[in-house]
Amino acid sequence: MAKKRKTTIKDIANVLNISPAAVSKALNNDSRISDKTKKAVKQVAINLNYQPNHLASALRSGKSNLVGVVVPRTNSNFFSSVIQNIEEVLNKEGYNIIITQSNESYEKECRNIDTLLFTQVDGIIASMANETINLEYYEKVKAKGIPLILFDRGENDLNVDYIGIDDYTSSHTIVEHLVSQGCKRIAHIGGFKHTRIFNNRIRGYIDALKKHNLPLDEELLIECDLSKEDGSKKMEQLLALENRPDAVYVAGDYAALGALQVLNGRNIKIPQEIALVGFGNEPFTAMVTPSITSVEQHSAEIGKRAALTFLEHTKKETITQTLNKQILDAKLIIRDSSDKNN
Amino acid sequence: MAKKRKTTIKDIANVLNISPAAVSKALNNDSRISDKTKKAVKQVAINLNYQPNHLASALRSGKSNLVGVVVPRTNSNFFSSVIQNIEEVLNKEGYNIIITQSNESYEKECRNIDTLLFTQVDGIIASMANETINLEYYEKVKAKGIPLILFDRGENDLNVDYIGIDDYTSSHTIVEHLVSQGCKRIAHIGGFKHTRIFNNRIRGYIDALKKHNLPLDEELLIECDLSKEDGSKKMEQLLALENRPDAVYVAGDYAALGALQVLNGRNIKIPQEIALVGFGNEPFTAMVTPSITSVEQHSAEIGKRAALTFLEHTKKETITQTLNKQILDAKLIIRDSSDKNN
DNA sequence: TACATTTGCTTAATCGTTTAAGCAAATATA
DNA sequence: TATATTTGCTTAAACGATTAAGCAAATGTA
Repeated sequence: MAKKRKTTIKDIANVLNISPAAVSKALNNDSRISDKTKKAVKQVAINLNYQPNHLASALRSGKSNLVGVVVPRTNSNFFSSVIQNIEEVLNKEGYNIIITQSNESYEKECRNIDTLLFTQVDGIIASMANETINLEYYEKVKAKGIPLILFDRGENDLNVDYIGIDDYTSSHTIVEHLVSQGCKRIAHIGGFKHTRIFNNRIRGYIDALKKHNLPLDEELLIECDLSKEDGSKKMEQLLALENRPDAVYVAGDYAALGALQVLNGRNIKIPQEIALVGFGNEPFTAMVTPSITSVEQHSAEIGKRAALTFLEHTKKETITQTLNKQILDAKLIIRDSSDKNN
Repeated sequence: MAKKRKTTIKDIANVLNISPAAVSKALNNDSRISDKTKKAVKQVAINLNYQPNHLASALRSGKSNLVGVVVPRTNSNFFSSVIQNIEEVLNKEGYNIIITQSNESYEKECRNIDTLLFTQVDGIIASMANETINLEYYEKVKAKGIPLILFDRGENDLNVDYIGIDDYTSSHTIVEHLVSQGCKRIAHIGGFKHTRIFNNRIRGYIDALKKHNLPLDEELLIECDLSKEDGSKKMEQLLALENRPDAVYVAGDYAALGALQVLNGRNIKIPQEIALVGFGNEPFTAMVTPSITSVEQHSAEIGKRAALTFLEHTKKETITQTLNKQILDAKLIIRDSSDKNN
């Protein structure tokens, strides 16, 4: 099949003996075009299988109708669910989304942002890589004058919208749950403090211990990148202690899984000897043995809100980016790994 | 910060008192521009923080440098790994990718294709939804004259490139492994026959049974959509039989997981009473108890080849889409769920 | 020296749309 | 009836790049 020249607005104009401008307006339902002409134009468009050239209209109107999404990875239920919900909301409004993944690399993340700006997206919705420490690069987005919305990783002091859960309170809830199960030496395998959400989880952990008059043992508070491998490593580190913990709260499900495998491998009874809690409510937490208690992060809600926040920006003319943090309540899902009454 | 007008090629031209055309050529390293001018242009471009307008160049040159990717979902290790590798190869060549997910819905898949065509992508790499029966919609892509490359789901008789694993032989390998473990009544929870790859797995299963002189029991051959829920349901169906199977080969890991949970729930010994094999080598197969034997599909290799295949198309002028199937050998990863000698 | 070629740029058209400005005819208003 | 407004279109410029064609100056060749 030879490459046919695509039908353009001009072809339609020729058929009807009107100007291309009239055709454009007819297709966009301009009020100054008669219904008769509109109908005729639309019919011819169908007949000729007219497909609008998105590039041309984007170039002229300055709007690409594309929204860029940056995530650490798509291969996680949390992020893919967020993405799916962003897509659902934005598709309805005529936007398409471009997904890019940073693979937890700061460098890739920067390149992704460049890619998106290069592609002339109308906005960016992002969650940062673990590595990302400063938000300087994101200034580029703001400088371009397009909306920037951060979620999950990326709570900030920039004048940028943010949507996430209440990590501080979640930590409280977790510690309180473990205390109610009779645990007295609760360890925390956390993320790096430089990421706000992980810092919040750590602060919540520390404050909750205080509240329950439990001493804070520095040996029991560990930072890592929360990969599954790191979870295993840090768990072994905890097991090597003279005075082992009787509960471990891991700030990420993948790392919790790594920890679980170490415990299972050593035939340590969960939760009797050591109780375990993860974070994120990834589907596998319900699948493994024992199932892992975790925290539901409301991925669907976060995705929807991120999209809606973007849409709001597009609606108001003024570019008054006022700090707008939306913090959702998280929910503890109690499973076998921490439920001693079962 | 007010929305600044972006610097264009014209601004650079003004600074240097040369024509915009010269600037364009300098930036594109045209041989007819002196090194001196090139250097000057590039310096000014940096000074003014020039960002090329992708839409404009795409419109003029007819190339968007965008490749569309369609997958059933990103939330699976197989697909996200394929995507990652496509991205890696294409980024190097200056292409960016747009990811869309069909969520296993034919209708959404069609909308995705429209979206991509609308966005003027230079090519499409796709894996079809389970629901997708005919490839008619994909004709639109071919009609537009841009390369179409299918992988995994989508082996076809269209004149379209395809990259996948050898499903027929994989089934043989699985059945032979189970036979070697002493299994005699091997069930198959498969995908729908209308999808070529699942049909191939079913054919492989049937032929392998024959080869080993095992009777084909229609009760032991079940088609479903291979969701986790379906896996559980079909496993229960098999357990309800008077003459239960002593091995179950499930054509997808998620469904295999569903089956596993049913078996575990009934305290049926795996693999002693019933051996279990999945397909896809999703990471959780190694994580659950017992770990699930599965088939590695070479997602990385498939992604790379898909990207390279696209690039080849862009290089040759002629649009001779000749049928080009690349079939890779799959690899059986034996784990606890089918290893009786452990 | 005379002519051909190469170098280094400019001019202007173009990609397919949108849109500001304008204009004639139809309709409304005074 | 005379003027103002609305309707329904056209013309032409614009979005920001690329590129074919052209041209003068520099360089090469005989």
